[in-house]
Amino acid sequence: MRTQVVTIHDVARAAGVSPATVSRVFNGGNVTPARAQSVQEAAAALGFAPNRVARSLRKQRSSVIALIIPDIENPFFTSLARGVEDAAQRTSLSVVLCNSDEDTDKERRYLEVALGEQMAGVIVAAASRDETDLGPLTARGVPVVAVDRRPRDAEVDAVRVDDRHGGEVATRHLVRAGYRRIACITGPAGASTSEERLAGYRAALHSAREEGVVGDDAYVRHADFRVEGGRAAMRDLLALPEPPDAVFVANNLMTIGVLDALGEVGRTPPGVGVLSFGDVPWASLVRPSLTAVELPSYELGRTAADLLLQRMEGSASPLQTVVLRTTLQVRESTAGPLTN
Amino acid sequence: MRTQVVTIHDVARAAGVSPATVSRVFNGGNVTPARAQSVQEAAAALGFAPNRVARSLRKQRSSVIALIIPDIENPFFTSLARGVEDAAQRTSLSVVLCNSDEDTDKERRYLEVALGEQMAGVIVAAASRDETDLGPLTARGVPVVAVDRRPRDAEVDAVRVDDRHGGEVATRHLVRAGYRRIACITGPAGASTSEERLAGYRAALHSAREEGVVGDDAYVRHADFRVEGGRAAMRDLLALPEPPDAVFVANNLMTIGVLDALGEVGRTPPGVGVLSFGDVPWASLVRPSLTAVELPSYELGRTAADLLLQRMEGSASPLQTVVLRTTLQVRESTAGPLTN
DNA sequence: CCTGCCGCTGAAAAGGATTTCATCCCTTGA
DNA sequence: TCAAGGGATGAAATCCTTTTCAGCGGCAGG
Repeated sequence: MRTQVVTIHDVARAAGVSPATVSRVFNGGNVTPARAQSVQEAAAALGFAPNRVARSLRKQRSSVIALIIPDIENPFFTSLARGVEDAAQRTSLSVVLCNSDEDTDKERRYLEVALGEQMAGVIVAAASRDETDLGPLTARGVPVVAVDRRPRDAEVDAVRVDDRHGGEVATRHLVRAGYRRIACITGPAGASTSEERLAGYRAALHSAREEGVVGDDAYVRHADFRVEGGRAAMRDLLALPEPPDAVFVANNLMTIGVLDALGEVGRTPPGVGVLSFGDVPWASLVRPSLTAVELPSYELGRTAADLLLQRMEGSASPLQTVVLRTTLQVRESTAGPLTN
Repeated sequence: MRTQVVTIHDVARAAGVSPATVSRVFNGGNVTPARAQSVQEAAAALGFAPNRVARSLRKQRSSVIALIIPDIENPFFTSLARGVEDAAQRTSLSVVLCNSDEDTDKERRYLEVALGEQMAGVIVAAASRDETDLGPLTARGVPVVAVDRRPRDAEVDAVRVDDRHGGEVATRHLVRAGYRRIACITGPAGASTSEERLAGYRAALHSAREEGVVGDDAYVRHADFRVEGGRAAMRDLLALPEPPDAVFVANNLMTIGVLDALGEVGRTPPGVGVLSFGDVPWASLVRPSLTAVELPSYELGRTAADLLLQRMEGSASPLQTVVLRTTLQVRESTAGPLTN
């Protein structure tokens, strides 16, 4: 129950040196080998573990980096997290994960924690394009990388995918497959990914006007990037006088809800075309197989971490935005309306 | 780039009081209302944000709690994490998540971080029953709760499910459904959940000997609690001269691998019975529907957090282990070998 | 032999908050 | 009216480590 079992002073006393020397032993200063060894031994004997809080206070920087994601239950983000971890693994930094739950308040709190705990760096997939404020962090010189989602006006490095282009390619694919009433279920209006993917959808529809494709916002729904939101939005679309014959769903979890809603009314792909932006988790179990825009989630995380590490090492190169490519993986769920 | 933009001293000077008074304003000490207000105003005007590191150093305790889980890509653990978060939400504590990746080294590192960062508490789903050492934390009086998995000899509160009983009920169900060569794919030998679920399986088989059920360790496989491990183990079982006609899979992700492996050779449940310990994520999409032992993952997290919070508030009641019940949810995948 | 330099070392300051302790002043009860 | 008590306040100690600075001793070059 003692508070600090053993400090650097105790080690110093045991080894017959000053605390400064003990510190140098553990931080690579110049110390005579013999003395260094006796310090090591004393530390081991006493079970000394450095107080990271005191160290952070003095160094004005801790040795952990924060990864703030909006939905820990979305495999896309956990895969991204793995990428970040694996990149950090090679350094002495630890990664802690914070789940903002798409809630800007929670997110703000975590950003405050990151600032107050003097974290060495922050990677954030922003809950909101407008409300996420990275200013305090950047103002204090904390390296920050925005991943997947880009807060507006933030002066930070960024890594994302070509959302707009991916959305356009996906929608065009539905057009070519023969669908004519193509709906879009996208995410919350505040998120950059929602907007971009929707923009891609709109662009594709716009250029397909002559082909008799309905381009109408009556077929656009904003949901919450979660299963339930997708389900509700799909139900809503199905209740239209003239329901869509295909749907472009802007993320993986909402696609699950969409498939559920379709199942409820006995309709299945590809009779109704379903195209997911982002692979549905464990898609191998889903029948029919799902056409999806594949996202390099792991690489997104790894790239973000690499960028962050560069900045932490003092790189002063101008801010950069890395855009990773998505690829459309065509499978059975968009085989066309006529086949069914 | 300034290190500490504004400290409690700056606020004190601006408000014409001492730093002690500023501290009291933010920590609920006795301060004259008028003075308190002028401090608040000064703090707001200067954009003061308390340095949590300094605070932690002085208080010998930070205001974050760590949740260490072995697989961030397993929805079981992310759901558990949500439970922890929601419970912590009601306090001023923040939760950070650490992914040990079933790796005792990574886990040890995170435990060191938790100790060194003087975290207010730790909830851990141990990567190993024997190698996970919670001693340093408990020795320093940090409240610790073991969740889901129980490290041997650890002097901590624990929350888990009735793994053994659940495994027994599940296996008995397979027997009653008519399966006779029942395999078990369990997790790594070091994890308590692996062992317990396997023990339940063995107990059920043992008492079913007279019914012609094969109870033989040739049908037991240890895998890694992941998709690939499940797939490999199932392939291995299918290669036996007399392959099993049912399999009890000790976790959700391995079940996905099992289903894949079965699909590869054109066999599907319930021809081969498949029973999963823990619901497969987004099971609604899986056909046939899967019989599973349902686990209260969210409640596991919430209960663990509640226990932790009690300890942090100083509860001195004797150590307790809370065991939550599992329920067998019978569905199509174990309808019996004859129906197919 | 002297000077200068360099490497090693310890004393002490610094980092920013909380908390103890002493002080002051005001209120209340006798 | 006086004493006791209690609330509000500030000075200073404290938490533990890193880092600066100065000093010391030894070595090399002049």
